[in-house]
Amino acid sequence: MSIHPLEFRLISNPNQQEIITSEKDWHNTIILGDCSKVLQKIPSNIVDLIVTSPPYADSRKKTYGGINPDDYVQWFLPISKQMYRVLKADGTLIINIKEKVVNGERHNYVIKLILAMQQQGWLWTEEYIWHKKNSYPGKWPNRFRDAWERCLQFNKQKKFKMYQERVMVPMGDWAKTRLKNLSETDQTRDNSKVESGFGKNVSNWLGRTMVYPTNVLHLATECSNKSHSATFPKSLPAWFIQLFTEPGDTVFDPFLGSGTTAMVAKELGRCYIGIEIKEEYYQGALINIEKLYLIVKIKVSLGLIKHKKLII
Amino acid sequence: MSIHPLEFRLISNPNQQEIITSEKDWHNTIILGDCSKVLQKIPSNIVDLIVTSPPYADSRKKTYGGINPDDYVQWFLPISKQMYRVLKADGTLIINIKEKVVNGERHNYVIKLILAMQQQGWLWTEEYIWHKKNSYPGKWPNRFRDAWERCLQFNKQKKFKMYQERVMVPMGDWAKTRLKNLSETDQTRDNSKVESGFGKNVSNWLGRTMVYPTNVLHLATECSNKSHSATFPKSLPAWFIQLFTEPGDTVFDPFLGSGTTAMVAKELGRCYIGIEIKEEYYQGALINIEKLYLIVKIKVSLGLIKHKKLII
DNA sequence: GTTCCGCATGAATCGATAG
DNA sequence: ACTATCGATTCATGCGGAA
Repeated sequence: MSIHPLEFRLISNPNQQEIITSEKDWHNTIILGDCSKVLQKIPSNIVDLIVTSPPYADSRKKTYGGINPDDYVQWFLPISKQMYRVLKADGTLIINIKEKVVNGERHNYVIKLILAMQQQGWLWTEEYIWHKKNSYPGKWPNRFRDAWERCLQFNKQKKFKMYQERVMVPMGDWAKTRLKNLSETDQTRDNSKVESGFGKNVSNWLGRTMVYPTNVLHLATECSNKSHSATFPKSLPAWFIQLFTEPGDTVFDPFLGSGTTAMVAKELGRCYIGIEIKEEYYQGALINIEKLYLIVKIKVSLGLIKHKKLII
Repeated sequence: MSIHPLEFRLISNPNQQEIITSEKDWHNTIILGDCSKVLQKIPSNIVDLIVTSPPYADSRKKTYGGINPDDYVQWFLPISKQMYRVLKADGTLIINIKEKVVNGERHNYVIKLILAMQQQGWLWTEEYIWHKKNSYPGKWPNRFRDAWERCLQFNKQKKFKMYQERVMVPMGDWAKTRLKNLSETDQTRDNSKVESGFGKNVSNWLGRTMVYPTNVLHLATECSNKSHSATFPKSLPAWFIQLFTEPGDTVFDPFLGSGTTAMVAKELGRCYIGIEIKEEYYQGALINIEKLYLIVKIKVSLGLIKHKKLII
């Protein structure tokens, strides 16, 4: 069995009713369309993890999505309801979000969203903090730089899959650089991670005492990609994918953007499903993911990777 | 004018109706009593900053306060209403709080409290994150150590007093160097800070590029002083007092505990008002603050501090 | 006097056991 | 079934005693 070609399923018009019946059809697929519509066609209970960064509320109309802060909760609830349906019972939902400042005040649409999602049946298991180490500089009369975002964890039930050992970090003084190392590795070692989690990093750290991390993640924002409104660095979905899924599991992102979640899922040996509404971002995601397949193909042809490792 | 003796006002029974009419009477006073009662006697618009860490919700009845999570908001709202009244128009309220895990899920009483306080007229200006480097250890099947707490900033109006330059930090890792120094300095150089903010630390920073901090604070909890169960380290209120008040301003804490807020306010040359309901903590706070006065007295007698600096 | 090492100690949470 | 209590778990920090 060799690397199968990409099978990207393009549903530009969701009403065309392309019938997809089996669960398998959705694996490793990204779809162009409005996720509130496309989600209705995805079978129930097929996703192990949802990692997503929905478009932030913004009163400016032209931006991506452009949902008004006051309408945000009502806009999001139908989508979260569908996410609840497609997620497996022991799966996890991670939402990366941060409220905007509106009229000098933090808007309350995020905390209202938490309450509304609890009404839908979601359990608000935990709130992780993403501490952005190098956020954009800036100073305002009333506030400092905003250097953190919420990563809200929701579950359908109290028992869910979690593999804590995978994200253990070196102890003590190395704690400072714990996730920085992890982040750097993500950027350099593409597919070695398919084999064994974070690959050689783990072996480097063996012999040193490993400890469990906390619910505060120190990750640098990626400064490289300026073209899109890139939401999170690859190390952010990587951390949650490692923590909440096994290789072969399915990771879903209804707001795929430039494809970060799908790329990381692929790199870590997970299946991915992604939806993106803007064709510009969708095309970028296609290219980014296709690159991954090409890189793997080249490495295999050079004998750098053993064949059997690639079959997903 | 010499150092006036301590005038601690003991109101063990708030119904005794000790009449306090003038604003001045409340300066540098700590009161034993239920803050929801005592607050009603404090004049309006006399406080520049409230820094407080209310008792966290806890279903166990015995513990301090022991407010049930489901009753927390209704318990707190009368107090926040009084805090609104005593705070000056351009003053600030900082609440250090974190929701407990109840039944495997983060309870929503904190975010409900935010919404309810907005209904009272409070502006939710900002949410600072206190990143606790040494939080309580533990590993559980479904979560990691909780290493952060919320510091919610509320204001009465969009324009408020803020002195951002005072909390500027050396470029680089401001958390590790600056605030650790500050913590150590607080313990050793008590009143030198009265003169110029953080005192000699500033001179250490000369020559280094100073930058504004972010809304993420790295502070370690002060541990292993068996006598006190201080909720937050002195550097936490110190940071907000520096940021939101000038010397001579009044800092208020309705849940004084062992007196941390009052001690820091005193050390930084601000006036303090504190309320504590448990006599055990109240006595401890009395002792802690009295120590500060004694230290000042001794230093003056030794000629280590100039007299005029001490008049508050 | 330094530096180093051992140890107690937390605003915790879960699961099991008991009423 | 639901609530109350208890033991086990776990690591950054700062103190005291030792080298």
